[in-house]
Amino acid sequence: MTDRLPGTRVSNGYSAWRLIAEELRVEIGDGRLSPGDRIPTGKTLAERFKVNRHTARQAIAALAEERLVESRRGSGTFVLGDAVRVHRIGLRTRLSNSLHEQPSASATGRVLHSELENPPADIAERLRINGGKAVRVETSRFTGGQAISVGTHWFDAERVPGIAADIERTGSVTAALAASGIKDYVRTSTSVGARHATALEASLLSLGPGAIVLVTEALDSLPDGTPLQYLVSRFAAQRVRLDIEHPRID
Amino acid sequence: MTDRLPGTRVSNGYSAWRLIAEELRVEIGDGRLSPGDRIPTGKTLAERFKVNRHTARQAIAALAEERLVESRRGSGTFVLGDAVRVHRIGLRTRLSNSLHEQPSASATGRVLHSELENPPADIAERLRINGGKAVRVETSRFTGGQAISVGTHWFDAERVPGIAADIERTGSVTAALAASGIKDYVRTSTSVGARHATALEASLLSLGPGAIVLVTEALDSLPDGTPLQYLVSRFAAQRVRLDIEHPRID
DNA sequence: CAAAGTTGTCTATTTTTCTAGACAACTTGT
DNA sequence: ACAAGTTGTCTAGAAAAATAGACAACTTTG
Repeated sequence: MTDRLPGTRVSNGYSAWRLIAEELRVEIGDGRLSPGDRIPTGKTLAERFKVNRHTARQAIAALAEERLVESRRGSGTFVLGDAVRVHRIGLRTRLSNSLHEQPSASATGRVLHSELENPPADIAERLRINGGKAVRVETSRFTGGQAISVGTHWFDAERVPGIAADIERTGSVTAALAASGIKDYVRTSTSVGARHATALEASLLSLGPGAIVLVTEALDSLPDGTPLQYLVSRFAAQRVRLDIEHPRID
Repeated sequence: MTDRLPGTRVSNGYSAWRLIAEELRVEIGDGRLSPGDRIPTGKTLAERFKVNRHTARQAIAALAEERLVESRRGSGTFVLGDAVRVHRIGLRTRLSNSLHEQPSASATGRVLHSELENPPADIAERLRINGGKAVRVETSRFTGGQAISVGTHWFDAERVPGIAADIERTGSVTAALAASGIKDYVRTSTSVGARHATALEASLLSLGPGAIVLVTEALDSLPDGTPLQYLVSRFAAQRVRLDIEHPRID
């Protein structure tokens, strides 16, 4: 009965409980609700968001499933923890030595796939490849069984021929580059964006569909400026923050 | 009829067309689909995502509403543009001088609200406020009529007493600090995360509910290390990427 | 000009989500 | 012990989303 402009959708593609759950997640994430706090009751949330109590309860159930909150019958629903890992981005960023500030944060990596192929134009330009082939390596990284990020690495195939096999063997890009005789490299540019995870990313990072990924695009170069690796990483935004390393002032 | 574990929700809170739209947005964003390209037909998308053609069409309609694609009857649906702005983060990051690489990117700011209040514990600690009050200023920034970010700024009320009025008057944090006799400051730490926009943020940034924001938390300090401003900015992820400035190697 | 393929629009139906109300099970404070 | 407030569970119905099919309007290709 509600007439609307043709082509105008009536909803925004998010169910009511999902929007409520995300709103609560923000309050937990930014400290308005701290671990141990009791969150508003189902009745209160229903009034606040103008939905039925059942709908509000579904939002809570979703957060409970993520172990972000815990409901106790008769007493209320309480914030558990807010475990976000921190990934440092700086001059000598390597995936292997980041993810610190964690008790036992030993990150392990896996090569999912590697391929020799013609690089897309923008990547060829960044790596200064003129007509040659590139190696694309797909990786994923874990800490404590938990998938943290997936990465797409591009290398000039002529510059580092055996890179894919070396990464596969050593489980580390840094070690693989060392095997090719490259002992030092620095990050020359990084840019950060965010978007919804694709279905593939969601499955690799064990996220629900529609979860958010932080996307970093970075270029690593030799100290002399020769581009070495172009890297696109996707982090589960629910679980990581990126910490940017600013230079010291002396 | 489908029996499921108690408490297990049947859906993920995202409608089918929303997930398809986000998947297509990624393909446009990362260059698999470039401006001018024809995207897969409604029929093809329906088959690929195993939904009805009407559902696939709704995903296209959502992207068309954002002017990301344009449908032409009889011929197909085509990618228009992919206008993302770049915000630079570095040692001397200021909102006013960022958003470059744009033809005429003159950012303008507005103070939405300011308040003298007792700061939350974590913010008091970062600003090294011991029991005193803090000034919280809420701002928003525009480029070309388009809202780009909203910010929450915290200052030590004793250190910079008239800051709120100065920001309101000058429309710029840098200018307001200069009015308080502070002529130079540097960024000492920045961290980046991403999450869904709250309803308030969505309305301020003219985003649909459930859109994604890039959240940066930053601390600005005087050259001697005295903390000056704690700043939480939220950028519309659809429209901006953050570009991290790495130090030159000399 | 005709055929094939595309987007746009309409009706009808099924499936899922949200609402509504009631009450049980449990906890907390008086 | 009791009252008030909370979460958990059930039934039923209304509203919205997704499916299904048909066909019109239009473009492109042969």
